[in-house]
Amino acid sequence: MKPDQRRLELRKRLLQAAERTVAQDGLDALRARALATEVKCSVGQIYNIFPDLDALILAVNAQTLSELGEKVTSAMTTPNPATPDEAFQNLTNQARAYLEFARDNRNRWQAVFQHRLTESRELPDWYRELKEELFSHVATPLQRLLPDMPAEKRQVLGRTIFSAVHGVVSLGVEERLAEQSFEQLSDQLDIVVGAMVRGLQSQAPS
Amino acid sequence: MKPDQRRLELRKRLLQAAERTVAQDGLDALRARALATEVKCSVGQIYNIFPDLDALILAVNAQTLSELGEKVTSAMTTPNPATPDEAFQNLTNQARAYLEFARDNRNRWQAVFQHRLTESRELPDWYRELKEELFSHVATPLQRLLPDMPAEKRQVLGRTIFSAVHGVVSLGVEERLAEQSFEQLSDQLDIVVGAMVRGLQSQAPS
DNA sequence: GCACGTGTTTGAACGATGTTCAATAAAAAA
DNA sequence: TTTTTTATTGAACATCGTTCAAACACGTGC
Repeated sequence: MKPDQRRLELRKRLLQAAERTVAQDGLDALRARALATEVKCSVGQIYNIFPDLDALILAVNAQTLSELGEKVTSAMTTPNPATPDEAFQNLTNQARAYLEFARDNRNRWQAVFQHRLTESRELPDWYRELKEELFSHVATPLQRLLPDMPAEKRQVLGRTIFSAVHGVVSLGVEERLAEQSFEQLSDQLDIVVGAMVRGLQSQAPS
Repeated sequence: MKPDQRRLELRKRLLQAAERTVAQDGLDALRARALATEVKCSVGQIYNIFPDLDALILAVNAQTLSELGEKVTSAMTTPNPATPDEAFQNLTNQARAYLEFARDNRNRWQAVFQHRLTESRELPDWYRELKEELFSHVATPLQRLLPDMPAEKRQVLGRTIFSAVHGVVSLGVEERLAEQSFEQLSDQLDIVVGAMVRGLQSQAPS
């Protein structure tokens, strides 16, 4: 069989195994030797496919970010909202979806924000862009919600709302979240998003 | 007389050196051997004073949290606000102080939220409480700002505001922050805090 | 001064880690 | 079949946190 095909096949197996490990035991449990054993290849083979473990982790995180983005976008119950109220509902649904994903995929989600590159190597551009994409999802309902605001201002505001939601989810997920506290977090998100939108609407769209 | 004193003296030197290393090169640069060399003691001596490096890191982070708390509390320009407006100013000042601290002590601040205990050891209670204290600072201005709200509700709301602010600072500090983007972040904080308070005041204090 | 006991200090040794690369095996070409 | 090229391997290397038997220091009794 073709060499490239086997390469891709092994790459996929490595990614799946790494993803499983991260999901099950967290990012810190990812070990080169254990991975090689699980996939039944030599350690060196990992380095034929990825330059180092950082690259492998980045690939895993990219997959996580992709899934997360998909979940957040599909959380917009009315893709083309007619009223501002529907747009607002989309926004809160997105925030809730973000929280749900973090709860249901705790370790993988944490890996995305916990991982630091060794030394001072720079993040590849495609990965930075993948992260940026997350912000853009918030921008869509905002456009309907605050149509009079300049696009640039709306973009940074989207970032702000995302950051605020992220903060609540981030600190919330640190503690072990019982089912009850999850509801509480969900309420907090509603408060944040609601207050943000209401607070922003009531002031002049300068 | 001597033995305990020398212990404490060395403990202090270790903490200072570790703090310096973290501040300068980040948490990941903290190494037992390098620390021993810098403090001019043997590696084993570190383990006579701290059970492991996790404990040392926790001590460093505790110091950071303490400084941060001090800075945030002292950011309240009018400790006993007469008007809600003054209380609001205190709140935004606190948020700005939080951001400033993160900017001026980037590595140390990041260390607090980046560090994970090895295996699945539990955080000591005194450390958890130290973290909880951060939330309480926000509660003080809130009391003046939303006096009709039940204390319990106000507490969780304080947590929410803190989380939102933390999110903005956290994601903002990830990217290298130029002087200009710092101002932008500061504006974002004003928006968050302002929207939260205004959004919360305009709804029934149920 | 000497021997003994007690607590302290030491740094080589241990096990694990990510990463490399000479040696080997496999495949392709001649 | 022989030669050349490519792919695979896993022992070896450097470095990490951590341990602990041995060396050391110092007070006490003789």
